[in-house]
Amino acid sequence: MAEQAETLRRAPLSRDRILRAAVALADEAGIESLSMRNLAQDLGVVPMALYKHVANKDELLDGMIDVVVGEIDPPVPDTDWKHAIRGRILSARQVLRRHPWAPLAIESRNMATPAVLAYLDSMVGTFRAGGFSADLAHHVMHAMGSRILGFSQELFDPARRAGRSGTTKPDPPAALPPEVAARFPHLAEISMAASHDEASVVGQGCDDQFEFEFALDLLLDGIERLQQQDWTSSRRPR
Amino acid sequence: MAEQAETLRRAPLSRDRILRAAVALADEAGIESLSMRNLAQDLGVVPMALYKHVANKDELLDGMIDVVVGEIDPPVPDTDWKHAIRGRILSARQVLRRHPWAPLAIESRNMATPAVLAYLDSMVGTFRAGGFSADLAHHVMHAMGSRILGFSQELFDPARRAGRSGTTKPDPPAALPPEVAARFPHLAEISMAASHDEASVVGQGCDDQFEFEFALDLLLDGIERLQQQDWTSSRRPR
DNA sequence: CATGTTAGGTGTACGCCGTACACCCGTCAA
DNA sequence: TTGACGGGTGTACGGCGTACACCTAACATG
Repeated sequence: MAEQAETLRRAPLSRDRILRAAVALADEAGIESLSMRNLAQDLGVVPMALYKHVANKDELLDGMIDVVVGEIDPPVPDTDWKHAIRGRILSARQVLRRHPWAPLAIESRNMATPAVLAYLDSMVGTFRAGGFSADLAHHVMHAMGSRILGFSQELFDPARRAGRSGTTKPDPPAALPPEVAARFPHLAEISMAASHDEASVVGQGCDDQFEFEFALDLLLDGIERLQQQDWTSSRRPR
Repeated sequence: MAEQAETLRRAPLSRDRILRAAVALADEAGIESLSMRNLAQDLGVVPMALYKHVANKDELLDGMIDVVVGEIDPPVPDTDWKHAIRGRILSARQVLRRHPWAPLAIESRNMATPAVLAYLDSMVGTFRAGGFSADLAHHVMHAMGSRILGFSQELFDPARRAGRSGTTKPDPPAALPPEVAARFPHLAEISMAASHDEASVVGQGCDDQFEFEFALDLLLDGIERLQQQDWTSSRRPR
């Protein structure tokens, strides 16, 4: 009886259910808390049960990456390449904000998953449709690098901090501690030089979204310039 | 006697010797083979002996990062900011080619080590000396992101492959396998569109150094343009 | 010289991890 | 009725980081 109720209460395991639970666990507790044992416990199941649906932990991570990449908006049709690329990358960035463990996970796998390949392929397609030569598109993809998936590429991302994120406040200003500021005067100086004017949020050290778009537009503007002058790798700029 | 010889044969442990051995181990066997136990064995010592010199594995990794960052050339004096920055980043890239595990290690730590902070501080100083406002320097540092440490930011870097590198050949062309090419036609197309002309090395799918410098110069040229027009964050470009 | 302190290497043990392997049971086709 | 099989279980192994007690050689101090 009790056993029956228990059995009925929990939905049967499936690869999809496992992947969603794994993503939720990594979102809430951090990627370092994602163990096969913890995940199994969340699913009310014994650890080895997972192995009937995923080959091993690496494949689990691959599946999680595909789930995340699958959340990125499809390209908006009927726009010029620049807005199409820009919009999609900003969408990718929003997705990564929900899954801050994803960049490290993606970078630590040594082969791209199918969903990532599909995303990259689609981005190349947008460039090609926008009139880019295959040659230029190739180099441009390299130049964008992981930024094309919305990675902010901050050397030290406070958002990536291990611990639980959830409802925690977004960390006050997080200015660098005074003893650090004293030893590295240039860093101290620029850390103060955030968006001081039109600062809607007072004291916020740094507007991540602005920095991201700044970097993205710097790249896109440079790329647009190359494309307009029919750049090819045989005529190297310097 | 034999014991004495043994004791004499091996130099006494020290934090520095441990860090150098750890870097060498990671270089040769990959970061995933770097365990306290393996490292201790390489040093002819019992694992717990290491803990008299480093607090724990995280601190060991921090120390290794500082060793690597310390190998980057100092800035060349008496040059314009653009050449100074460019040269230093290319030097950083050479260093990372010797220590392919370093980017992932650096990105997975959640606070910068002193050596990294010193490097970043020095780079900001170069921008400031070159006439950049603190405001522009701030945004530019964000825009360069991890590229400033020589990270290539390839989504999937074949060089980062776990296994032993050493004297292994540099992996033939490493073109994407046919079944992948069929499913992702745009990727297939641009993978062929490498530097086809003036290709000194036949069949080399992709010149990593060229791609890196292409991306770097795209950024630096954009940055130079902003600086020349006295860009500030109050006058946003779009 | 005797002695107490201490720096640094050792040995054992604990709890976590991924996962191999044998098992077992409910469902369903033949 | 039976046999196969998909899928959950239990046990166990080897590897990991590291806490903690120990031992010992070097050395400063009386």
